[in-house]
Amino acid sequence: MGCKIEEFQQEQRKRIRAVQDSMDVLNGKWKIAIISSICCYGKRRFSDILNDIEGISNRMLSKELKELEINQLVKRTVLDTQPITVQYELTEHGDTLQTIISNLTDWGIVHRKKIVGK
Amino acid sequence: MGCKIEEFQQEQRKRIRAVQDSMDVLNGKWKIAIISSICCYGKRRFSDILNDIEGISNRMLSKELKELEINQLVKRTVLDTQPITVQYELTEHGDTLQTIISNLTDWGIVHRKKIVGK
DNA sequence: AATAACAGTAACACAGAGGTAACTAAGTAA
DNA sequence: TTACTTAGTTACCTCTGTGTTACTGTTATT
Repeated sequence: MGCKIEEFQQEQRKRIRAVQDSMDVLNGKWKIAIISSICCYGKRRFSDILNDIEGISNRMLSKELKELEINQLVKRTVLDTQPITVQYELTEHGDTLQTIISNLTDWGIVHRKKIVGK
Repeated sequence: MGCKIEEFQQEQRKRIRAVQDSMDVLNGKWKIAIISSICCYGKRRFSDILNDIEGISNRMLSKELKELEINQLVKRTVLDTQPITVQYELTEHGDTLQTIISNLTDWGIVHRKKIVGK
């Protein structure tokens, strides 16, 4: 049995690393907004997301969606319509972010009031 | 009374903006790890945080702590010791991040298993 | 024949995020 | 006198995240 304090410190270091793992996936100016947009509607087309998020360019949206796909948070489906449309939805794994998204939304509202004033 | 769909869309756009507000504060390679470190221990000194977070440099730690102070998430206290030590703790407002940190920690562990495999 | 919609891609540019290394200041211990 | 500790700061450099603009290919519409 090692020292209690050291054990505790190791435990905390692990937790810190875990938070960083999450943030690695969610970092970037647009990722959470994209997830949030898809999450709100269940399924969402490329151009809809483009429209949901103020200021994002199609280049960035395309790039970030690819990364989210690689990280298995988002699923891409091409629909056989004219013109072709592409639908994005959260994977089961992506769905597990709902609580975090929801908390971040609430916190963001409170924080803005706190800092900006109103 | 406007159209239901448009009202809903406006509502979602607000939520997306709120998430982005949160992320603006929490973005950066180290911020959440720093908050997490302070949060774990209640109070934490500069060199302790430096030691908690693998890979961070004193320059970055100093810079990020300043920003966190500006955003009223962290409080800095100089202790009258020899040599001088500086203690960081979360403000009341910073404390409200605990749920998010905790969720991100849990999610990070699950995500690593999912992606890396083990 | 020209234009529009959709879902991107390619080429280029640049600010700033982050890394590295050396330095400061004040006191303590060897 | 030299070296060590704490909590930073400063200068410099690199790289990458993001923005901008223009372009592709397919089909429908005018």
